[in-house]
Amino acid sequence: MLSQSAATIETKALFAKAMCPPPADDQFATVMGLAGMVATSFRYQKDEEIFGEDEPAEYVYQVIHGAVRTYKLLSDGRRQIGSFHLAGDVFGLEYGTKHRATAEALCSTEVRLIQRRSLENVAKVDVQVSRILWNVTSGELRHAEDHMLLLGCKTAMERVAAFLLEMDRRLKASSMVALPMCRRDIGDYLGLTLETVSRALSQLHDQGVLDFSGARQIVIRNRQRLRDINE
Amino acid sequence: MLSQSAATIETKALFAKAMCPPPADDQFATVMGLAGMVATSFRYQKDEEIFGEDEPAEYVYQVIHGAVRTYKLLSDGRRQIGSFHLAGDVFGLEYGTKHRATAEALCSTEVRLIQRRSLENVAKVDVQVSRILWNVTSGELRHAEDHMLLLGCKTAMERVAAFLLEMDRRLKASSMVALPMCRRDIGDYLGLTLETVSRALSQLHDQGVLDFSGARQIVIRNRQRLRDINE
DNA sequence: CGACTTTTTGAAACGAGTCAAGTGCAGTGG
DNA sequence: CCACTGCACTTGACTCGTTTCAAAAAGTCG
Repeated sequence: MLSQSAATIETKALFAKAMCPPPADDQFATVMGLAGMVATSFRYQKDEEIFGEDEPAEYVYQVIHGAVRTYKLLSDGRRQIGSFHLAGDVFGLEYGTKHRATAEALCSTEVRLIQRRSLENVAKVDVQVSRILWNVTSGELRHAEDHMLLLGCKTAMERVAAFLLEMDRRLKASSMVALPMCRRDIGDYLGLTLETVSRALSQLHDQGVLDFSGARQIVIRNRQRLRDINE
Repeated sequence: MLSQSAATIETKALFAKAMCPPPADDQFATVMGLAGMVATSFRYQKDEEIFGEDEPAEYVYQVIHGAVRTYKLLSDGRRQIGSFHLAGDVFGLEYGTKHRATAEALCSTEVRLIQRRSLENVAKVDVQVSRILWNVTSGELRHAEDHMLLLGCKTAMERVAAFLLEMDRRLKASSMVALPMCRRDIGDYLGLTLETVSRALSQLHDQGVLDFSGARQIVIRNRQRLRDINE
């Protein structure tokens, strides 16, 4: 990764800044504003690795557009996707020196990135920045705790309902949920096989809870029913 | 909770300070040293609630002796224990204003506690304290991510092996692991039923991997075998 | 269109859950 | 000191939800 020339990266960074103003509540933007740090941007194609587990954590990332999965593997290939990161989300922030998961682009994805070192240096003297780092990690922990409850307790149908509600909340453009990930990714996120995910979605479709326009374009017809299933 | 008189609490705090000097790498002690904050201590009996989910997070806690479980519930009573907190562990630290889990004593337990507000006030001006809060939350996140891998991917036997190795690492006094929690707690931590936990332990016993002196006193005879099972 | 990947669907197998009974251990009181 | 009681734990038999394996259908892209 990061094999492009510095000039290319700089150019892309400028372009990105001009075209993609960050949202108002964007913590990363706050950090950069406070610190006067220079962020650059980078593009990854589908399934390209952004960083690997146990690699030195040199950068902190934010999704500009596209989507990212972060996961851990067992030695025999079983995979647990810990999170999906969508536009605006920060990922790859570590307190320690190494990444504790692998990150890959789900589709063509552009990320903003800043050096961990520069962020650290600012955080050493600026309490506000330091607090923001804590807040980012705290948000990840909240998600992880909710997800443990799902993985440890919920049935297949409850997991799929929870997933749909999460995606609906996080990427609702109009009434359509456009999933950037395949059934296998959903399965590895929910602790299920891709077949079980597919069967649950089919069942919800049969019950009229949702409609498909292609396998990844979903319209939720009965949000309350999903909430009920999810408990 | 916290229904004892202020005088009682103060007394107990002093006693605790005299009797229980914190370990050298104790982050909580570091915070208190830096901030000049007054900590007090409190005792809970077996199964007593320390704080409840969604309650205002007024205090941050540290186990002096004993053990604590923190968990989330579904509406029908299914329970996911997120962590066990043993002597020295900090728990109940929130970035937001509410506790996101319930905490209960596993056995007779003494905790040190300090006001969240006073910690916040110090963290607002002291970058070192702010960093420590981030580090504590980051440690919880690391554990949660490892646990998601367990809950999403591992077999019953692998989960139990992982649990034994975790407890061996965290509370090894000599060669004996003295579990403070019952089979149901272990099950709710590992996303299994208590019967499945019991069966896995019996199987490990039959294979000579471990010995019992009573159900909760376990001697690990073949640590490497457990590591192999855990992958 | 044709080749490929992704998704759906079916049937059979399996691991963990459920239900129920039996065992063991700690604490209590005769 | 020992039966009695109440839990915690173990074990067995059966059930069930999910996985596995396989094949067909749908969708994607050069």
